[in-house]
Amino acid sequence: MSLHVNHKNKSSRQRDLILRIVRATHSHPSADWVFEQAREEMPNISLGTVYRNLNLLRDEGKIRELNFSRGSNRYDGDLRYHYHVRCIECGRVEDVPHISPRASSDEIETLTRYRIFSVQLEYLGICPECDTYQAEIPPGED
Amino acid sequence: MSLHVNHKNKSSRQRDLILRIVRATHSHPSADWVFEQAREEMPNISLGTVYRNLNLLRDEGKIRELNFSRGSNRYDGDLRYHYHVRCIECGRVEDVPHISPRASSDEIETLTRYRIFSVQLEYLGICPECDTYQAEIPPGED
DNA sequence: ATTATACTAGGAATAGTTACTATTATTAAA
DNA sequence: TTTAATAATAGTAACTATTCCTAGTATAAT
Repeated sequence: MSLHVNHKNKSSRQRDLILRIVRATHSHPSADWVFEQAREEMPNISLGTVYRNLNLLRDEGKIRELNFSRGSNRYDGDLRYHYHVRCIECGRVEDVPHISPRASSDEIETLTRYRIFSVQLEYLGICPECDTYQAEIPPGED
Repeated sequence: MSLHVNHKNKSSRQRDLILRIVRATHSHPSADWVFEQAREEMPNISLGTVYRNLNLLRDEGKIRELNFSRGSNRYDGDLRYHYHVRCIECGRVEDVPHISPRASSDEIETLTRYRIFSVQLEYLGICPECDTYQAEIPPGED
């Protein structure tokens, strides 16, 4: 394999740190929180670097991005499929202890101690029009 | 009932128009799209008014706000509980035809014709700490 | 050391949304 | 139908989260 086939490095000091931070917490942190944590260990790290690497890690499937209304995106280092509760007042996000997919609102309220107002279920994918997937063309070796 | 008990009006020409627009489409529009539609009928309406009223209508429970990552919030005039698919390429949001809560990814892919990558399920509520609910104190009548 | 590439810090730019202010509309009662 | 109180508006400025840009730095293979 020649050198210029490598398009992405696997790691950098900054990226490793960021992944470590996201994995070490259960608080579903925002980019900004990760930034604050990171600069304690690496005072010169920049916010842009944090954003870029969070996106990278998300694209690599190493972390999960959670999207909510107000405020910022949140990140989750726990890749196992699970549900979240979000407080519409303070924005806190927590994991829902394991439940049946048909659990009632009452059950959720008991488990989480939140007063639940609504549920949102969303599938993420690529629509037929955007789906230009085709067998990958192997890089020319001529 | 005295005059100054009324804190909010039920309607305004602008608010009615905005609700009408959101209800009339299945495209899960953004605030900006609603704004463009609205100004065709009411050329002087301002973007701020659209945002304020969308928030109001959401608080009144007359429309539903959908929160996604990139780009803007979306609004849905269909209050019946249903799922959405979102294209991570173009941002399009569509309803998922009625499915069992335990439908497999394959079933979803067949139904929606999207290539599905992930699912997010989120409950919205108020956490114990923020929950200051108590029997409403009736306004003093002394 | 040389070269090629990826990555970085720092700051500027952008997009979506909210906040502010002076003005206008609406309401209920006089 | 004026008046007085309140609520809503247009227009714009401000704010926040995120991305983009650039010159410089680190890294890895030779």
